[in-house]
Amino acid sequence: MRFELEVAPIDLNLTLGCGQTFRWEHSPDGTWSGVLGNQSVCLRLKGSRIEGNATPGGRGVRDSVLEHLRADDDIDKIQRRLRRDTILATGMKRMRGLRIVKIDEWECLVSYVLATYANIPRITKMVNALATKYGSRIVNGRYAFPTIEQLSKASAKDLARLGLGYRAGYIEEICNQIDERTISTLSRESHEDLRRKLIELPGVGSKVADCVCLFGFGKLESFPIDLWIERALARLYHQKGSYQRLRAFASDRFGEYAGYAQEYLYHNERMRARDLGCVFSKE
DNA sequence: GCCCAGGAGTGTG
DNA sequence: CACACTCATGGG
Repeated sequence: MRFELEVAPIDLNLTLGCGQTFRWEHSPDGTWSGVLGNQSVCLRLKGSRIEGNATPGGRGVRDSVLEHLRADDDIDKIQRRLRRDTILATGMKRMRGLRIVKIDEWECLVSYVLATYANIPRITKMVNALATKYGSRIVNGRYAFPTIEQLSKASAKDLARLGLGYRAGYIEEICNQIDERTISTLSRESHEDLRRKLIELPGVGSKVADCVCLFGFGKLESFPIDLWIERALARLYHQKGSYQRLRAFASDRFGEYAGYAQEYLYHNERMRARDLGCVFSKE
């Protein structure tokens, strides 16, 4: 099933390629293929439009993609707000096509529990391993991310064997503690309540909770602080200290769109490390 | 072999 | 509050 979308500005490489979501793969011809819900989807940029291709019989794929890419976000408005920060203002424009992704809440929670102390290639591998082993088959080699019920059938030992390491126990325990109703209840909570309740789950600390708030529940004011953000805040803003302190700084400085600020800083810091140029001013 | 990774949990000062 | 240590493993 083919479809076309207008999601300008959008940069699929920036948005899908660098560690927000772990289920998209990039082909040399510029195509991105991944799984949304129980559909296999391919996306390609054609001018300012997105050309899409999904597994047949798919209803609502178009809407799934629009939601996943947060097509309704007003990027200009967001950038106008963040431009008030002179440090962000410079490099931000080049990243107009970078979007926060909206991931399924459950998939996001599991993915970021797996993400603790692992690098992106490995996280991708773990998430795909879960899908392949416990998810429903969609089409040749593509599997939906397992539902809570499906993943509940896995023992910690099974999961450890899949290469999850010490994270296996967290996943098992989370499966025991929550179900689909928990997710829908959580999705009605305010940002702070949601964050607090997520942190009660095993394997979920401040950082994972903030990622799940941002990418899973669409709370754009969340500001996850990983090692890269910590470096960026130290280098560009001379801010150091506890997670709580840095979080307060970001909330105060970036406000309701702190999540977008975080992505801009994150990508910039990583690009800098790879010596692909310094986008933001140095000092 | 070495170092690092979108950290969390637990214990101690 | 701040540290220090452990956890398990693949990727560069």
